[in-house]
Amino acid sequence: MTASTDKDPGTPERAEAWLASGHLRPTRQRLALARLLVGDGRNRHVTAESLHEAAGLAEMPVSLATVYNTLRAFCDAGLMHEITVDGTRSYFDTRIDDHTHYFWEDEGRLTDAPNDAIRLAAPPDIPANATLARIDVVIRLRKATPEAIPEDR
Amino acid sequence: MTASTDKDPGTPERAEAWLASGHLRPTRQRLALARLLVGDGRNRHVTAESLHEAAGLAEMPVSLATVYNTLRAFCDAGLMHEITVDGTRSYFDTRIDDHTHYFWEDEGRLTDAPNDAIRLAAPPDIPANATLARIDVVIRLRKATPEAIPEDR
DNA sequence: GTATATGCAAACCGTTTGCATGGCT
DNA sequence: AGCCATGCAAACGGTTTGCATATAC
Repeated sequence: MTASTDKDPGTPERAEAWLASGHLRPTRQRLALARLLVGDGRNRHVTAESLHEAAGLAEMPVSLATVYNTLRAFCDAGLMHEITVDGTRSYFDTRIDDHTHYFWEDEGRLTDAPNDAIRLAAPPDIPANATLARIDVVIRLRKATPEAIPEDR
Repeated sequence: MTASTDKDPGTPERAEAWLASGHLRPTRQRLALARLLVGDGRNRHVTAESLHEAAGLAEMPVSLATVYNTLRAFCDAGLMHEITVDGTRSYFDTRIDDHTHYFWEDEGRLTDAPNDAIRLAAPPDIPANATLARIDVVIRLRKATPEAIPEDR
């Protein structure tokens, strides 16, 4: 697709500003991960594992434990959101406004859905003495191909 | 709250019919769990742990492994749905039509939302060569009480 | 100089599985 | 009789944590 693959881990400036906006110290590892996440200004949906691998491929290796700790720090700082769709892994999203997701069950991939995918009737019937924290909408998709099933996992 | 607690594990008839509709052998353990789940005709949202504990309290103890295996069997038979909302646990729902859930973040409790809580614009923009498997809508709630926070867990 | 981040390995916890026993049809 | 369910304990996999070292401020 659009460049920013392989050799381009994104501009450091954006990553630095991003960290600063979360009041997080710009350590080498955090900068590396931040560049991979927001360096090109686009949104990412990663798992700890996928980000760890991406860091290695970009020749900025970061230990898996640090990836976990850092993703948690980013979430605590309000820079990312954790999304639970799979039960076996957590996904982390750089886009922090409420929006709908597609979850591709065959590949375990999470992507953004178009903005108008779902319309809410209204902030609905929030029970008394409760506050709305978030609304998670996940549209689960399966490959429609009659043949072409890769494995049966 | 409403009766059907403690001593009333629900009518066996409903449980038997329920198992039969899933073509599952009515073993003692399955019947016990089925009575706890659908015995009174109402919907339940359980975790493996909570169902295991409920079986013990109802003096129909079932091993935890069997609770897991049985819940999976119920899901495979189409009698229940698994819902992922927490990442750390799976919830199992006896109501199998698409519907919206409240998730009470403070207590880790899952309940049904009123039917009109969310309105879909339409089965939206399903990408080509994909089929809709399910739409999960979870309204995450937090206790609004300024005081009254039980623990800080 | 002090507080905090990192990395490794071990702990953790919900869930799954292997295998021997027991029950359903 | 034969197949399948049960239960225990051990394995599993993603995530967290303790602790020693290194880094930012």
